Amino acid sequence: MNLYHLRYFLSVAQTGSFSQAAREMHVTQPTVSSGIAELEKTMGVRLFNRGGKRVALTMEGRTLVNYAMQIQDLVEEVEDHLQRRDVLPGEGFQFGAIDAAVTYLLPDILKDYRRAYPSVSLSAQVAPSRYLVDDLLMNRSEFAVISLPYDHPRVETVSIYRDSMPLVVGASHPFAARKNATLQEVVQEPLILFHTDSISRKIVDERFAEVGVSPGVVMEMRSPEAMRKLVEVGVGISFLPLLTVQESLNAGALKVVDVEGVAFSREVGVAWRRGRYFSAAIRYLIEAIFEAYQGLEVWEKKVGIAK
Amino acid sequence: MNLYHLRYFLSVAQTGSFSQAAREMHVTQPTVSSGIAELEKTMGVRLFNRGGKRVALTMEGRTLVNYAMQIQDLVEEVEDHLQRRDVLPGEGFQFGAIDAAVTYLLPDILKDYRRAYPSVSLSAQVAPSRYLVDDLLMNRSEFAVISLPYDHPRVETVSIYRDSMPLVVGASHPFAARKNATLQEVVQEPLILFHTDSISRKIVDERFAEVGVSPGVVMEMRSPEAMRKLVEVGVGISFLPLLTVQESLNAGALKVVDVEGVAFSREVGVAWRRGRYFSAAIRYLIEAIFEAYQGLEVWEKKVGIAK
DNA sequence: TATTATGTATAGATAAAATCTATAGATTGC
DNA sequence: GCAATCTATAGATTTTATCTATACATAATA
Repeated sequence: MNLYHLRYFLSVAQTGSFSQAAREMHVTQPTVSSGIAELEKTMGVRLFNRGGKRVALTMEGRTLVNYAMQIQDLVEEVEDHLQRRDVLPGEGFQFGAIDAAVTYLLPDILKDYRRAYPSVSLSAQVAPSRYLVDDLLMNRSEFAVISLPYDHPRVETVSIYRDSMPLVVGASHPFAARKNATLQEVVQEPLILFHTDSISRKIVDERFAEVGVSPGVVMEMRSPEAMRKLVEVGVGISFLPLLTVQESLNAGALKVVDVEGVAFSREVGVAWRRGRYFSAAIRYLIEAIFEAYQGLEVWEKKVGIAK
Repeated sequence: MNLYHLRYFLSVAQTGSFSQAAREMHVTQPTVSSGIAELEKTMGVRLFNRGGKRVALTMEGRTLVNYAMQIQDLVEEVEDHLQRRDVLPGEGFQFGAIDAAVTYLLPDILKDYRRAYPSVSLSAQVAPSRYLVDDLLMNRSEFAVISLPYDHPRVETVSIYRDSMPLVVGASHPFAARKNATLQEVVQEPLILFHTDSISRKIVDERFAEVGVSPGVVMEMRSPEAMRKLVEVGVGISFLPLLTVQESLNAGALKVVDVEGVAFSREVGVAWRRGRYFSAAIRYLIEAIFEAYQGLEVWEKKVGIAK
């Protein structure tokens, strides 16, 4: 069965004539004849009674008309749908984001997005960057907002936001009253650090190694929010992204202490599997992120305006 | 767009692999590749993100899955339907029948038919044979039960019933008391005859011409039932099919009078356009008619057991 | 009843497409 | 890094669809 043949068939059914259908379909009459013949052969039934000036549908023909029209409608509908890049209601996609991004960087953007694509259901996977990149590589998510730098041959990244990562202490901590501290002093304190597989932790570790110090008591965590809470109640001190602690600083629950020779910062960026194709609805979200922060030009250069 | 390509597409979507889909579809992997490529080209969107061990649907791909499944379902359904020669609910066909047939010959058969094909809607066109044959020739009805003989190069007929057409008179008519009458006597009476375009009338006229008599006062009608009524009330006398008058004879409202040298009878038969193809549901009805009366063997010879 | 106009079917040639084989290029997993 | 497994591509081959030309059938017309 062939969609063109179905079209010929419907035209014959409507006009009652092979010749006229051929004219309508802009093919020759034998083409229509053989198309119908082929349908009749594969179905094993006669679809028209020939003879006379007009052909007449058999009962089987009428049955086929019924289905053929439905099939045609679906075909037209899906072509229309896809060519407009409309999104089917309920359709959606998945992206990844680190905690700080989904909590502080994306909310307004996502709110706007709902207005642009109300029928798209978004699924945000919140996890540390490393896992998000796994999802990217496995094609389980479309893109991810992660900590940078992240070096992988099959992952492209574009920075959208630079975030400092100062030393923060609880309001009641001895350091809280001071303007600054030395790194040697800091490593004496119980330190709450990101888990070793995190990018932020790598940044810290590298600096420690450079300077030749190593922290004493350490708690390792993956959740910056949990770490913030622990610092607030005085369990330890930590280098935390400004995004994460801004509210606590404003509220006075945390204090920033300068550390000599240390200016940690991490970048947040958008990452995707190299060569990935982005549907319009997804591309829209990504570009909204770049527009809200930075990186639109770099993105456009990497992905290409078209495509 | 091609139905095979859609099938490949669905298989890829399900298995997440071009190669595996190719194995499932019993084609080579490049076939699947080019099928998907062709779909993507005509739709103007990417359907899968390649790379990695598995391919992943894009949003547009997911949209297409949705439609493709519906289309596949319809295609399978219609093929199944037609190959079983099932009848779509509400589907039906039209046939023609003369008054006497639909009133006296067919009721029981139609009743049985409803049981065999409960979802088929029948539409019986009741009219004189001549008009029914027009419908046959115009492919407006599938077959017709008409008066015979009917000679037309493109119409086939098979007799199912031989019906005598005696002279009937009202109970109060002078002839009613007599056993018989001569044709000369008959033509003196006011005669109610079928309309000149009817077959039954032709039979009567031919005999009259042979014998060299011609009727006097004549009323012409197309409805045997109306004629029966008129004869009963004594407007005139008539040659009417036994089928039509049987009940009135039993009730004593009419009497049969033998006419010397005259033994009118007409045959009733099934007629159809030569070469016509009969759907199973229609064939069933026709054959039920032949089985109930006669003509099955002749029919089978003319149409062929198969087909 | 021939004649003309209009239909559908069919045969053979041609064009278009789908598919296959062979192979290149990429990626994953060991 | 190497082997295994994937998708893409080029070119040959087969299949299918379409076209031209024409035969054959039917319906309307003279």
